[in-house]
Amino acid sequence: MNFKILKKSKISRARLGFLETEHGVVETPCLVPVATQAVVKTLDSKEVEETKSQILISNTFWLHLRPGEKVVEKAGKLHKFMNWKKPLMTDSGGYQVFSLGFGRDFGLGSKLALGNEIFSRLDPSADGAHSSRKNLLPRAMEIKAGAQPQNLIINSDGVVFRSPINGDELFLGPKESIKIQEKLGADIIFAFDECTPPMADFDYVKKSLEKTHNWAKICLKAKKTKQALYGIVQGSRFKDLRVESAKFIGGLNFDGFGIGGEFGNSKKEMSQMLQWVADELPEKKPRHLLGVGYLEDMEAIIKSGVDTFDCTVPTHYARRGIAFTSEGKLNLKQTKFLKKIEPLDKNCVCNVCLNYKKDYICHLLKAGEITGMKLLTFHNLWYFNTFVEEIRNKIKKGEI
RNA sequence: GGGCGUGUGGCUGAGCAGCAAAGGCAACAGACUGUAAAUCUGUCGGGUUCUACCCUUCGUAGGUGCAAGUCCUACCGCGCCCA
Repeated sequence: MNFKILKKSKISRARLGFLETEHGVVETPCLVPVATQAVVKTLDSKEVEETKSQILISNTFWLHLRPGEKVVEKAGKLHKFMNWKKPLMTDSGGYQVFSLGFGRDFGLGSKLALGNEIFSRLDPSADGAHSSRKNLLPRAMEIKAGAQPQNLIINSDGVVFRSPINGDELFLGPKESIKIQEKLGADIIFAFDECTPPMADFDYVKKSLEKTHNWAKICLKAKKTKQALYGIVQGSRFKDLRVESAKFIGGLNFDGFGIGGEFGNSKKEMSQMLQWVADELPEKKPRHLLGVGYLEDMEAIIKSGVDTFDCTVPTHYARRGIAFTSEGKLNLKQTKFLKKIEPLDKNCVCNVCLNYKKDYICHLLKAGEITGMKLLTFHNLWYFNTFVEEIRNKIKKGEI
């Protein structure tokens, strides 16, 4: 892999670049749509390409469980297996340490949202529910050093998971993750890390960081292929730890860097934290922000020096009936859309907007027809990709 | 004409003496950021001083009873069977 920076903004940390891989070039900054199980749910690879997507990210943990990396390897690795000709990333499984661990214990599922929002959602009185569980307040939920999630064991070597599919015990550590990712064969792979939960306190995160840093070294050593390997910076919302992590990970011989975990209580804090990290990372190597990418966040994260970022929002929300448009988010399941004979977004020129109207999409969604989700997935990806494309243009013109 | 059965909130469908009435659907609202999924949560007869109180509801009209969607009588509607 080769990363070139074509232009550095004079008014922010934004950079315009391209990421060259065996499977083609990615113009950055760039959104990386999520294809956890080697598929962008509801779309086939050709359709994904038509949404202007340049690169996808799949998941080590889930592909290891099903169908297993051997199957993928035999098929000719991920690209051939899923018939995707452009670049690919695989995430290491570090996120599942959170989502299947403390995330699950705290009923967060995969929600690694901004801290305050989580806390207010966790307080049952906040959403009008009966208050018998009112004693479950944020402070009681702080995760202290030494704490373990209910369903997995995190130790210095790695993590003992339980398969959500069949309950099998399975161990994933840095070596295991790299081995699997080598067999999957993505262009860019990630070091195995612990994604710390938002309610983890300073001491917990500090201890976790020791593991993540140690694992990073093991991953570098373990990798035998010429796949690009990104190290992951953690440190949660704590400046000292973020800086420490960025210095440590940034000092290792990685091809690029992921930035993961939690990013504070507000959008402003997120930008702030990204800047702590960006300032410590080697300038010439690419940075990937893991899991963040609401439309309203994009400009800020790009201005903080992020080159690529993945996010489930466009695809996940699509399956919940939400379309992103220049008029904001629309919930196409609302009955009122049965009366709207107009495209999702009158300014959009994607295939869906050129050929379908809101009334039909609303009908499909209400009828539980998968094509409704598919049409929204296509549109949302196109919309997000176009949105980032415009940001690239702004960088070109020196506006950002 | 006779016999049996049945009528519950927008729909469906529990309840068979102490309920504004389970469940489901629909409707309405909200959430979702390295995907535990095509998910979850809340509201859902009306009104107020809304973690509480008041009013009106279970085909219609009477009756028994402290209390009736729940028991009794009549009527009306629907269903099946017999003439």
